[in-house]
Amino acid sequence: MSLPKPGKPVRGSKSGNHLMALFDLLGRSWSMGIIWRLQEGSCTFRVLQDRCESISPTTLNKRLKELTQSFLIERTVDGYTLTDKGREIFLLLKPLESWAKDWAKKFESNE
Amino acid sequence: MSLPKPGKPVRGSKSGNHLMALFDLLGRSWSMGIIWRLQEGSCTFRVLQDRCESISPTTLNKRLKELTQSFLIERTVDGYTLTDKGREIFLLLKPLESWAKDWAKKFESNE
DNA sequence: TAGCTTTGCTATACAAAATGTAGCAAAAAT
DNA sequence: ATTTTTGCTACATTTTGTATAGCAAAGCTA
Repeated sequence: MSLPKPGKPVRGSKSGNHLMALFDLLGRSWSMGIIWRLQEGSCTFRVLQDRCESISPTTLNKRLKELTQSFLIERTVDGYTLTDKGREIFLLLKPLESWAKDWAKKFESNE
Repeated sequence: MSLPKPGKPVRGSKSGNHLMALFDLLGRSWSMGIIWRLQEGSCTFRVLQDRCESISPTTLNKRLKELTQSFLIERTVDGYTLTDKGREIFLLLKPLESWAKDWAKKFESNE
């Protein structure tokens, strides 16, 4: 893979729109969840599968390949790890955590 | 909708994990792209469809409903707008833009 | 070292999500 | 009043994700 979905343009992007390519990558099922869980520490396929609770091995495998080819994670002798780039995105995603907590109130109250 | 995917737990979340609910919502096709484009300014369905270039009306409609029920966007007399919450997420997503630009280098060079 | 377990997947069949296209009813423009 | 635009919906197809079974390779275990 050169950029996610090479050849035909990435969902929602003219050629050269890297942000949309990123949205496309992160916008696949479990992408962000996997990054989040890998931040807890490098681990094997099975352990990652357990951390993700309900992911199917088929999807996990596919996502891992994509994220690896996108330089966000890499395989080592003892499993999968976030790369520097991967950790960078994690840090960008992190603020969503507390935001989400606050957002949840909207669903409870009539704020 | 109370939280995205009510009833059965959201993809990758135990009950009460709002971050995973958010990942699930943003992780659907076009979710982030729509937020991004709405930040350019409120607009009608058709204009939004044009801004997104290749989105199908079916998907756009579905996403708009979900994002509305999730308090990120709202309908006004003259179309769709980001809510305060929506603008907040946009601001959290914004840093991804320059990150993506840098990330793109990985695909060009042998860095 | 023979057998059992665990791991990292793949194969297959199925379900759910997204797409593309057509078109229709309501509102707006002419 | 007629045409055009808008905001969808219906429907058929394709793509994506799921669930389950299982297999080959590596790692214990006796």
